[in-house]
Amino acid sequence: MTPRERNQLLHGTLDTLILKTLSHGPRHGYAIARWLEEETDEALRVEEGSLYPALYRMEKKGLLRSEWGVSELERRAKFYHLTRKGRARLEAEIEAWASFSGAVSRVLGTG
Amino acid sequence: MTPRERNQLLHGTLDTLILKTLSHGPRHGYAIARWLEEETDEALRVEEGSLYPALYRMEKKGLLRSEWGVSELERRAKFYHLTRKGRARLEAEIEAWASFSGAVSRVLGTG
DNA sequence: GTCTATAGCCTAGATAACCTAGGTAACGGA
DNA sequence: TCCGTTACCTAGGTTATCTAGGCTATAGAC
Repeated sequence: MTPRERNQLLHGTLDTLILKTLSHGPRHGYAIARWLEEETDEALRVEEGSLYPALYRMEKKGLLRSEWGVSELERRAKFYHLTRKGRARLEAEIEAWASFSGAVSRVLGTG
Repeated sequence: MTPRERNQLLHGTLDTLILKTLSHGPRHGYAIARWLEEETDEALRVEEGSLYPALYRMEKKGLLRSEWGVSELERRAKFYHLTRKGRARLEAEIEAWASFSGAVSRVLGTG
């Protein structure tokens, strides 16, 4: 399986994962990626070429808002936080994921 | 959530679901879709515009083979069955799914 | 003093999967 | 006659992701 094939599964869940990460509080993009990878023992890889467009996309949709700030390491960084709309979307997507993954796992016998 | 947004989750799992369906024995395309929808209480919808290209794609990759035959309702239908390569692929993809969905569920708290 | 790694952000272009929306054909029932 | 179902096919659009680059700045090694 190529990396492309492996990571296709991310399709549609990346946004949800980002929303969830931000539900713990504001974070900058780089930190979101690091947090997700760490939290899942590297099972999830978040490429920057996917991450930043996703953040931009979601801000445009009104799910996030951002401000420039300074990171823990004293570097310039853009911090994102959830909007009310983003929070609502997160709940809907979590439900959609539960339903979908439940169905798939049932079929595949990985329940 | 638009249908497009909802069904994005299918990305990358449709092939696996098809392989799994065929692991129970040969089936024609239409029956694969019906079986998956029934098996998941309609939680998964398999559009024909996704299904047939997927079957074609997978046959081209050597994961499936097909012959024309006659359906239960006496209609002309193309029956697909797994190749050895398809069976191996199924196992790999089931593992990838377990790892991926486990990671996502852990993050989302839907474990 | 230069080189490399790390922290950060950004984007153009390619790829590929899925859906929409059509089409074909044959059959059965109202 | 018309509609619903079974069954297959495909062109074209959308869109998310990845590849592969580029940028700036700091810190440490050599």
